Amino acid sequence: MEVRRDVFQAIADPTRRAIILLLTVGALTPNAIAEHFDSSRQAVSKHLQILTECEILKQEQQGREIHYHLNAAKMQDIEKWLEQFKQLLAKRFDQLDVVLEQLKTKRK
Amino acid sequence: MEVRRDVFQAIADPTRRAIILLLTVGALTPNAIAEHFDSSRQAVSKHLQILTECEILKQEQQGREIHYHLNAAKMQDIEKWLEQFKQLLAKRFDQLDVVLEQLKTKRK
DNA sequence: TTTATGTGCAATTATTTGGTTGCGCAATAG
DNA sequence: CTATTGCGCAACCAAATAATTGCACATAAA
Repeated sequence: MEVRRDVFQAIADPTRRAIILLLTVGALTPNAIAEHFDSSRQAVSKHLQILTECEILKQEQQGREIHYHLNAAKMQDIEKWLEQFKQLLAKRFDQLDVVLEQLKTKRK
Repeated sequence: MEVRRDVFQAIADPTRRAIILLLTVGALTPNAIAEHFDSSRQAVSKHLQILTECEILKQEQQGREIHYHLNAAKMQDIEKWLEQFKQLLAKRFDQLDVVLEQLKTKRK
């Protein structure tokens, strides 16, 4: 629980993915979140800490309660990478198209 | 290196993400892949194994060489989750719209 | 004020990870 | 046939992870 802290590592854990989906509905306190899971409040709290550290979540103190809410923008990090992947893949198919085109040209 | 095997865990590692991007260009052998990284062939091989187990990669034996190539379809697992996330988020904003609409109505 | 509640934090532990080294084996090259 | 090359696999290791337990400390309720 020390060094790695990026969105990809954050969503690697199924509980954290579930927390993210849960919080799309709105901000919740650690206790409220923990109720949705089998794990203890402290375990959930650690996940919240990790998610907060990589800026997927933001805390908002209200009296003695802390409301965790989504920073949806951060999820774009994943989308960005996926987009890059798709672009590269598209490029590859472009090259394939070029090859096919060459074959067609040679044939005649 | 035993049990967990899903796409999210697979892309959590930066080396594995790099391998995925690298293979968008086309199939490569473990040695060819390893040349692109600092880690040993065996280390890379382990990553390939993980990526293969979760079906992001597929092997194709050719003589004593093994060509690893992408199963791009598998990446949709990530996209699917992201899509679900965005849908839920959109729903939330719909509800916000409803609230704002109500406020507007009450005001007059 | 006293008690209960909501939460973070530290220490401990079991498990998983990512990596290295060394081996064996099949396919190819000489 | 012999040497080399390309790989996977097993054993081992350090570091990271996930979860528990036990506190401490505020804030809010009695």
